Amino acid sequence: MATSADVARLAGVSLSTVSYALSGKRPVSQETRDRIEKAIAELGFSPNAGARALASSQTHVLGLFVQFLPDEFSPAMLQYVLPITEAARSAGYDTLFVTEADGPHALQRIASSNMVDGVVLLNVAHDDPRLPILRNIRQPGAMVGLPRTTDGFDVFDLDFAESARLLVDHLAQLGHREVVLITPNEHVYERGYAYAWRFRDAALERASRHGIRVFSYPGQTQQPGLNEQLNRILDERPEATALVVHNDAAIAALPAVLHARGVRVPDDLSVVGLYSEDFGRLFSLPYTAVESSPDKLGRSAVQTLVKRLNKPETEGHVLELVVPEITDRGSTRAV
Amino acid sequence: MATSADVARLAGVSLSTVSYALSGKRPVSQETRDRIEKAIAELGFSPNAGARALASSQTHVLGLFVQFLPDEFSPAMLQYVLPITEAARSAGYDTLFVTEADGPHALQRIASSNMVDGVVLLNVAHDDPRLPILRNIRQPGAMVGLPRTTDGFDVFDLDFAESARLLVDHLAQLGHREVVLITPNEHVYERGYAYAWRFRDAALERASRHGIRVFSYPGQTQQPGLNEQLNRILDERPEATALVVHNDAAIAALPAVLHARGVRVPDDLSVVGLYSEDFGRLFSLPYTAVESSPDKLGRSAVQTLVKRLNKPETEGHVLELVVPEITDRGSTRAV
DNA sequence: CTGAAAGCGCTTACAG
DNA sequence: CTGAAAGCGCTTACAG
Repeated sequence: MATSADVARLAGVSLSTVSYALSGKRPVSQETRDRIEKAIAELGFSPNAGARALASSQTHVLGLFVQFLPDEFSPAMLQYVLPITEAARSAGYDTLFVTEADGPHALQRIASSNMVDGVVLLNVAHDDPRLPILRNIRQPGAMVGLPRTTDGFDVFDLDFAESARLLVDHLAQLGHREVVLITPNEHVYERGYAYAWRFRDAALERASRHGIRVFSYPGQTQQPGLNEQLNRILDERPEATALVVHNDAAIAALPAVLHARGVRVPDDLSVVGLYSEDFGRLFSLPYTAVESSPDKLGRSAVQTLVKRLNKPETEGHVLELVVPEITDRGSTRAV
Repeated sequence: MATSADVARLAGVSLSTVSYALSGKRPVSQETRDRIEKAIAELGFSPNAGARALASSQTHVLGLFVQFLPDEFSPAMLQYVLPITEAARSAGYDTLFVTEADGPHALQRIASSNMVDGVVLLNVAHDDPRLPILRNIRQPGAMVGLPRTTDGFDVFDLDFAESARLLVDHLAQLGHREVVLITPNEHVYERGYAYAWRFRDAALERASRHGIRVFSYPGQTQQPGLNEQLNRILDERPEATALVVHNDAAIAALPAVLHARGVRVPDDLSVVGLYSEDFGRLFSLPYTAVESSPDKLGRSAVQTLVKRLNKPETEGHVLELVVPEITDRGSTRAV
């Protein structure tokens, strides 16, 4: 491997000039720049990341901390991960992908060994055990998911409460008065993922204001249990004219279940949900839904983090709750 | 941040002793070890990764190079990625997740800047443009996917040809003589992913030996086109008594399509496929299938790579074609 | 516009 | 069993 000393020698300049030609932090005359570039090309030189990190205290790597939970419905995860690595790269950062089960420990380890300049936390829970760590490490962090206290952090999430209100209002306008709500699995509540109750509570509150009766059920995790459960619920609530589904696994299972029952959407039943366009395409979901915008959330988190890395003094943290929008796919009708 | 010099001072030992106590590369007496550990705990010391990499030429990071193609069915990808990061971590490595569109360039960049000790390449094509790069970088690499020439590489893949034969034999034994084969999308062939034709060609060859007629179709990528195509094929081939599906999107779409047509499996139609258990669970697929073993392949790639990192002199590269096994889910019957 | 030199925080022969 | 020192390959004040 060629080093910058080799380049300097071949170009007939000093080590520092090579470094400055590369970083642009000091003006370098066109001629010397040319000679240096020629030498770099000739030697196939590429600066050593470790040395650079040691000298500059910058790794140009971001840590992406994800938690894959036992009975989670995982395909949704990739929708956050990919936009994040892409946004990072276009900002000049590579991504260290960390999936350790012990999230706090991993965060501490990676941060204190200075492997990354900043971190992005995914699936942040209401009382996320990684947050106390994040508060004490040197690196700034951005997160997707709304924790109990957000001060000191850059936080990005969908406005789940408003999403619920939008969907309930939509059904209310169409005259629905009996609605089944499928919420995330109960483990999601137990693990303290606030999006679950933020959506549910707002939906219930709004529904009661409209005089709508809501039958709420946390969805099952596993098949075939989930399909059986959906059938049971539909048997139990023949009076329901609409279904609100805030549960990826359930919404993916729904087309087959409804088809098997001979239920036509929206003629026999109106259906609305909350999922991303990509997810909908993956499962060919034909339902009117609030777009969950994983790509937008991931990208915003990275961009804010990078901005903060570039001006470390920046105070004033960001709390961005993405305003939900309904994508009408024609799965509802008036009753 | 405390440095190892701080630890040495506090413990009253030399810098080198701290380093050796940490690495275990030299015996250190119990008393000094205790003093050092106490000092480390007191200072919250954690070695600097950049300095360590610079001094030792080892990063303890593996590069994971994945290509996300435009019209790919992505949920399958995570099944490889997760076992790889987990296997890496249990071997003491972190994972740099690289998804750049320009794979060869990214590989060159990451390798020549010495950010990683070794690389894992995913979705390797027959003439993968990353392979010439891999040949020239200092780091060893392992891959999942079978390229044209494997010498000099550690290669892991499912034996797709044998998989096809197993499935065809299974159907032949049950007396099927007219079979529809759904293969990967034609873009997959164009991009040179050998698994597509390795499976198809072996299936056709074996079928002809059994006197089985095969109607072969590359699947569509997008919905609703895919469902329409599946219906068209089934209309066109009423004489077919069995379906062989080597296409993730198609197999995921199949239950709904068959249900809509009132086709019962296996009473009206036998169905076999090739997919992983996880994938099957995700989509509740009830089909007898060859297990594609993404976790096993990913883990093996990492383990072999790590072994090679530990003894760099090792010659003799590995070419492991995983022997396929059928998981019988009762979706076939005799005709 | 350019150079010489210190320093980043470790590892690892070399010595004893 | 332990220490003193060189060196890994950069960046960045300090000087001119």
